Amino acid sequence: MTEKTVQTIADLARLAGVSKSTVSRALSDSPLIGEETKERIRALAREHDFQINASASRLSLKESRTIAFVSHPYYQKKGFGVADLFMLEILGGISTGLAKSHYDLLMAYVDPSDTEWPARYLKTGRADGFILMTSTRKQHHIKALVEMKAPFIIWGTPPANQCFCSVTGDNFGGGKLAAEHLLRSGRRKIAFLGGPAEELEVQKRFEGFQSAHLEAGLTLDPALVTYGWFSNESGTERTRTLLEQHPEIDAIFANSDFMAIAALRVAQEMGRRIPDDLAVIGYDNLTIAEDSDPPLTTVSQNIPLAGKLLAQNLIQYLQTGVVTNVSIPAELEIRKSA
Amino acid sequence: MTEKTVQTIADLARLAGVSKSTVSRALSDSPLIGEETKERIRALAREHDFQINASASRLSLKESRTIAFVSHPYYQKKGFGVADLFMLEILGGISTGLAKSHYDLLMAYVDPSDTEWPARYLKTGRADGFILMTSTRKQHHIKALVEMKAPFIIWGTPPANQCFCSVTGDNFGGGKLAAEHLLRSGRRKIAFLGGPAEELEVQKRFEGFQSAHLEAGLTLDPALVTYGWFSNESGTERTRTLLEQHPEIDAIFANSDFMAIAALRVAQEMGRRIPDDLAVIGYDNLTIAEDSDPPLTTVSQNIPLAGKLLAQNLIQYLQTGVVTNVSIPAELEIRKSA
DNA sequence: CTGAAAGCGCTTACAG
DNA sequence: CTGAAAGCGCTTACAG
Repeated sequence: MTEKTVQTIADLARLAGVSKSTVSRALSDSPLIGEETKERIRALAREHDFQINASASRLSLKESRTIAFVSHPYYQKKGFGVADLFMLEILGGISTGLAKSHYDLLMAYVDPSDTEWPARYLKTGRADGFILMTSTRKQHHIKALVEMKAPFIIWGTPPANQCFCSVTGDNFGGGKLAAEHLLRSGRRKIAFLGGPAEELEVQKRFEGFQSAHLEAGLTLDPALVTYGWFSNESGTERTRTLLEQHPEIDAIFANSDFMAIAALRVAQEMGRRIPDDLAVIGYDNLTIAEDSDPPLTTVSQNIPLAGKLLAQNLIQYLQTGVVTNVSIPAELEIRKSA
Repeated sequence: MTEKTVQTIADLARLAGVSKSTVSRALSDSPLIGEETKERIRALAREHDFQINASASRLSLKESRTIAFVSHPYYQKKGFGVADLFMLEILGGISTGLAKSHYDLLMAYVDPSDTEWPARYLKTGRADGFILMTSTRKQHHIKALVEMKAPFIIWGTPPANQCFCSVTGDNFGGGKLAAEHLLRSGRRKIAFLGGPAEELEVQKRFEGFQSAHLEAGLTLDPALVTYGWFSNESGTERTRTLLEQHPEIDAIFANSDFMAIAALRVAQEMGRRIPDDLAVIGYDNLTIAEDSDPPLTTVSQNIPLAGKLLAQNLIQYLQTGVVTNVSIPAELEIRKSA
């Protein structure tokens, strides 16, 4: 017979010669319990590797102390791109933020066309709130969440008339930083190689880009402003068109590292030397940005911090109802391409 | 006053005019309940959007119906690479596999030097089992898991003397496929650009590579076999050395797409035309393999399937104690580089 | 500061 | 086939 392990607070109470109530209070650090008693019980718990049962605690508390990270299944997806790498990195930050408040991180892969999932997670008590990244049919899901008053936070810029928590990168600042750097190095024919024009993030980056020009007393040539997807292919195609139609371009500000790296390649094929003939700046500072040829100068966001804030601000909202909308700063990671 | 919602099985029981026991049994599809009764209760549950409380159910069942995916925090990591993209893709598969059995997926970010985490998750009843990918100090964690008899499954090849569940890619088959393809196209001076020599995966790929040569009646030139890291940098450096010392090389089989893409670039810089002068094959079939120049021929593994099997086989182990070790097939994704 | 007792919402052995 | 009752392991209002 191995020594009977201490499984419940009742076992611990017996050992300590106190009641279950006292053990429970001691372990949750209640002010009702004397410091000596607490310490004695804690020592006993440590000694016997005691861990409180989460299901029982959650049932009693009526809280799951769990946050669901909402993502989509990859049924028809072929591969993984920017958004995915980004998501992975932010997940780490989220987990750090949640751990601080002893919350668990649940992965919720939901069908993009489903709107019942918030109810399913909330009513079963499997999650207390949700974190949403950019996703297919995002507005659609946000609407469902708002309607059922589900607690959630999003990565991205919330529409002006909405009231829910968000964390976003400083896209205006990022666009501005990029343009300022290029202008400072004497570039005057700078192309804006944007992501989808309808995305708020992209619009903000453009505004920052524009603002840097205005402050320098320069006006933008609208012909050098173009939009596409964040992908490699889109970057390739847009860059080619841009350089063919406007050979005078001396710099490109791309809205993603993938686009920027594509631009690098196309430009070099077309005989431009980087950065002498053409400077290129990307966005996101993914790993691939270090390995490009030449290494990519790019706008960097503190993604772990973003994750941590997503976690902490959602928990704060759960506990106090305070709605926060925060923006994290952008920095320029200067390498060789600009 | 809004209509009072149905929160518990007691509410539902009242509505249906039966006992809680009956409702509970009906919802869990117990054979004890008549089909008509079941259907009536289910209809009522649907109508009122009733969802069973997970904490209560788990407390009663003494199961969390939750699997923890074990990963490490990214404190000092700068960026994300192969392993990460791979992990993200497999996570999707795992979630699919778990969903089928109504298990939840929890992210467990644990300190690589900690060995207490399995106890923490198990004793609190937050997880019933663990999924481990390649990780820092993997053997160390496996040892801890085995010692405390924690249920788990790993991605990778288990050491021969161990008895626990695993899912792995067919690395032997992958190496063989690559070599066969190169030999078939007439290559005779094929370099093996390996990952770390001590990794079982790498050893298996080499064995497959070798086996294809032997079957073709050819012997390997040991000078063309080299090991490094899976990274871009390592690929660059090894390829350069290889091509400088052995200009006769007419093909390279790289152990990762990152290495292969680096090889592509270096070889082209050194004046080789791909695939005419030099054929290159990678491993993993990541997104970046499609976008390389030229597009990369690479060994592809069915990652979503791998994830699904990790989930299903772990659950099977939990429920039946059956230990499975499965290997998923490798395929060659032929593009332009070989 | 501490304890006895009720309650959180399920599941299931037992009795019918 | 159905129900009353005990039990899962916590938390906390209430009483002292």
